[in-house]
Amino acid sequence: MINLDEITASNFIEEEIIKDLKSGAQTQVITRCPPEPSGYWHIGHCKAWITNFETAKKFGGYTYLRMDDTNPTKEDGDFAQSYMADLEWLGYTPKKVIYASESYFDKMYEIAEQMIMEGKAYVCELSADEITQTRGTLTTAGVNSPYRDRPASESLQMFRDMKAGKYKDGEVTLRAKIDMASPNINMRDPVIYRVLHATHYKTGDKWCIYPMYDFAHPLEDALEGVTFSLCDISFEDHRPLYDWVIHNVWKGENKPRQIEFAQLNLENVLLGKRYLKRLVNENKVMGWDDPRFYTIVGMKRRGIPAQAIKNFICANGLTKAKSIIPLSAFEYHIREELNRTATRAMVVLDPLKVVITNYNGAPETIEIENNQNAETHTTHTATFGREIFIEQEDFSLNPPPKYNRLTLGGTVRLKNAYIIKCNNVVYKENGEIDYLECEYLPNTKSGQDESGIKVKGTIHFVEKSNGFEVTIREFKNLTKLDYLEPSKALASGVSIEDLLEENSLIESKAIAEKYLQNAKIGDTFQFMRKGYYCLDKDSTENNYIFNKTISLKDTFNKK
RNA sequence: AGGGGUGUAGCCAAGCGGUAAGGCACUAGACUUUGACCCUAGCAUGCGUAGGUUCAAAUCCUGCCACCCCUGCCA
Repeated sequence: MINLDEITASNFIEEEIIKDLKSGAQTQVITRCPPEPSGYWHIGHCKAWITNFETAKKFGGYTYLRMDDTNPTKEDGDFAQSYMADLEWLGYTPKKVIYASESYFDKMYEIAEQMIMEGKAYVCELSADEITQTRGTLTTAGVNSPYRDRPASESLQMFRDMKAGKYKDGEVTLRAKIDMASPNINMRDPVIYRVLHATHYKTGDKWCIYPMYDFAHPLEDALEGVTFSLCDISFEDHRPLYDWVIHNVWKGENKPRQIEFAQLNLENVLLGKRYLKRLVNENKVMGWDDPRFYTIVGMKRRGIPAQAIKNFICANGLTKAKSIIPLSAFEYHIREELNRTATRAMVVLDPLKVVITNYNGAPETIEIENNQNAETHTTHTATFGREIFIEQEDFSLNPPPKYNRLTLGGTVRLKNAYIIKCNNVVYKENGEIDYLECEYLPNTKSGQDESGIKVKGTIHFVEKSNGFEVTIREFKNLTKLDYLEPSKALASGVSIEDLLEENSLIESKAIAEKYLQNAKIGDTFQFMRKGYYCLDKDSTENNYIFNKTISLKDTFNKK
């Protein structure tokens, strides 16, 4: 058990928790991560899961992973499996994995019968349309169902008949008896059980009635012993109903408490599940794990480290204020993490051939530091020789001001190798540059340079015999930058075609040092002076495909 | 008089009656065998707004304004 005096609240939820712990309203912090297994997680869900896990951890508590699977028509066991993998990737281990269906359906049914006997619920024969009509509006009260005051014994029998399959879908419902005039529409005798003749991925055909979220969720929390149910702000209006169930229906001593916080939104990022699903189904992307998606699987495939996601979410704090965070705030954490961890390599994305005219021997070995910023320094080898490739943009015939790279007659340092000087430009018949003729300064090799020559710039290169061709996939934002909130734009009538950025996937070829042939799927690298890249799962032995996770910051080209 | 929320810099966000933390972005500069990273400096006489209480208000009180969410037998 932790000492409360040693804990400082870092957000309003932790303040509330400390109050409850001090007052004795709760004695420990047990939270839950309750996904409905009906789609893939995205970064918005990550905030919820991370919040539940981190909060419990801070107070010495723990977290359950609970599949909130009360709607068989939307759910699928494959998703449940994917959540366990995603959670593990994020670095969290739930105390236990629970399927609400399997673990709680029986208990919830019992509780519903008890409610009926206590006069707190009734079987209603109104149709869905009739329920909507009698519910009232935002500004007017609803009217009582004509079945509201039927005897408990009659409701009980009918409820048992519902369970026994004697009713068709939609024919009857079980409703909580609360208040049809409540200003909170959720309290106007909400449906708590519906008839649904559907096969559940977990419980099969055992049930043909299923509990509704507002009834099931508080009971699941209570049954599990969850003390703090941390969810997003869209459930704020449901809290009175949550509390009603806990205080009027639940008989246990433990009283879980729901606290809501604002969702995470990213500028220009499309997250809505149904829209992503449509893009997947229409083959507009490579799948749920498309690197342009901010789904967990998409981010992972793109090469974004789990730690960067956690750092980003924790850095943003927890409040109830609506926020739309610029991608640059996330990118900062991606770069920070990758800078710490990614192995450096030299890759020429847009090659320009250079012949070192005074170098005639076989290629020689050079050493490349894997990560100068790492605690332990390791290296790998590459080569330097007569024929090399540099980036097109690292040579200029008409250099702009402060251009520190190679020019005709100028010098530049080749990273980890020699200083070279450009003496001549050889053109093709069509007038384009064919290759550069340079000389190297033999006494300037990295690590043993005694020349004292200073150059303004250093560029990367790949020596011909040490190079192999790879495929590069670069990504633009999936949607046009005109739309700050793409989901809202779609909801307000913008078509998907208008919303999508054209050619947001750009494929090209590059020359990489052979060291990268050791790469495994998912390995991340910094291609020096360019950016961070990750070996994609589509790679084959003959075609290495690297996804560009993110570029390095570039303060030169920006100016 | 439906109800529930939220307003602190371009974007997040601390602050809880004692005179506006921090981060991102941005701008300058330093350093550099990655124009990255690291480092230094700058960046709100102002806290949605109008009053009030107080020696003192982003913090307390009152009114107003703006924006978001809620009428599934979805979660």
